[in-house]
Amino acid sequence: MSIQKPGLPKGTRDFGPSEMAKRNYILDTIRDTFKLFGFQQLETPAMENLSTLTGKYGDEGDQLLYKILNSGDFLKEVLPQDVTEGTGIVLPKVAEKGLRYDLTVPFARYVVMNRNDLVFPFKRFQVQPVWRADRPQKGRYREFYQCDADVVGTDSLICEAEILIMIKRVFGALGLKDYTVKINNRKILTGIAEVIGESGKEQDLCTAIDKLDKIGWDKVKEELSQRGFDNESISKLSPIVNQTHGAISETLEFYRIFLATSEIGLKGLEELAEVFSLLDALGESQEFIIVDPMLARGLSYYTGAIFEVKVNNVSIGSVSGGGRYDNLTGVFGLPDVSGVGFSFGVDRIYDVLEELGLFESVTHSSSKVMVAYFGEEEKLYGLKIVQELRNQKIPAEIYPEAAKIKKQFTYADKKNIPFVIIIGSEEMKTGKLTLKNMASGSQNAMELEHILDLL
RNA sequence: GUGAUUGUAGCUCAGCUGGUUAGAGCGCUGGUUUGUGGCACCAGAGGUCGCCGGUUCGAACCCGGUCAUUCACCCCA
Repeated sequence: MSIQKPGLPKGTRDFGPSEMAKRNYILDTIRDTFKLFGFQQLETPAMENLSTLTGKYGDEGDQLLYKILNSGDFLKEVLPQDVTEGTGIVLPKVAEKGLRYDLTVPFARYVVMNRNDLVFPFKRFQVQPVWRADRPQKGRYREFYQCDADVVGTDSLICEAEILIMIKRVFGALGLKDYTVKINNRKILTGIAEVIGESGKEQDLCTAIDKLDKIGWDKVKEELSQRGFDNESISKLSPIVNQTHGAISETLEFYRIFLATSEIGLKGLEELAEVFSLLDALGESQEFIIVDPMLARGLSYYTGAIFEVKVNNVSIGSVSGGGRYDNLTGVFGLPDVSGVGFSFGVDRIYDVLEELGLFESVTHSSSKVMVAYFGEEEKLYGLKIVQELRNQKIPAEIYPEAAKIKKQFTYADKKNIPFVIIIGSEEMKTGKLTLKNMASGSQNAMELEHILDLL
């Protein structure tokens, strides 16, 4: 058999020791924040029944689902004519499981299955990988982690306010100083569509308007009419286009007038205003937060608040997002469960911190001290020392072979181990070990007890 | 799914209009230093130039195909 070059599937990555140190730094920050706000951890399987997953993410989403081929003779159900009928017929016969696409749908499934045992409102967080058969590019992977926090069983706007606070805490703790949390309300979108006379087309409206910064108003107008908008409706939008992102109170005031004829739109505005007054009551500023009534976000199940976070002046897309849904569990037979949640994209946050050089403080030293020695006799002596260090909760290792001392030092240096204990015949005779500080290069002979104190 | 981009040493890349034994930096191994890492100096190992075919006296370079990569669009974290 010929030797083959190993490789990874497109869009997947290994995380070596230094990447893991940085990832854990991010993940710990997020997990600690979730716990601080009273969320409890949940994990669900990597694979779900395909029936749980399909139909929840739209047609495109279904395309992006990874399907798992049935075990054994997966073709046994397939008839010759099925193949000519197309994948739609064959797929259910060869695959009954798929990899999770996000954490929200598995969570909804869990809530429905455990509805009698859960304490509502239920606050859960979940940090796990998800998989999408997307075409990878910058900041987009086929396997990536989401860190979700959701509250289900209440429509209190305190949840929305607390989400904003958690975002600010996490980003602050990670050293990010230039980012924008966009917030909107789905009802406002509905209201805008209503006011311009294009009810129900808010999705199209937003995907077009979203490109305003990139392609300009004229091109957006073209796209809107391609998507079937009346010229009259489009012209009614121009006040919004000219509306600049000013103070939040000004934006709200502008839309109170614009949406005056839309009951649902005004309701959305009212909710948004309530979130900000709660924020104020919680003693939080509005820094980093802007109201963007054109923020849409893809998933069609949002019904209330919508969030999205972008770090400014970096080449990565949104790093966090979420919103409120009134009927997440409805498809699984449990109606009227309101919830609100959001997700941090760890992989993108990682890319952002890397791009901004904010990982400097994260080191990945493993052991605090390494035992080096000259010969077999010293090795036995060193084994006792390394165990004693570990008993004192000091992360320690011993070089596994009686190699040249130079080689042992190089190893310690490369692994960023800050201290080395050297054991030779002299040390064994006197009982005083040589402790070397690798950063300064200085070394001293001292008793083990003294070393334990020092480390 | 659409449109581009790039494939040369472990990594990042150079290689003039096709012309002998394909180079550099970093990394790696060894030595200067048989009880001392980083720094310096010296030496060395390491390449079917992505793969297949074509043009040519001659191809890393030109042409065709193929695979892989990265980026953008769509959509998304």
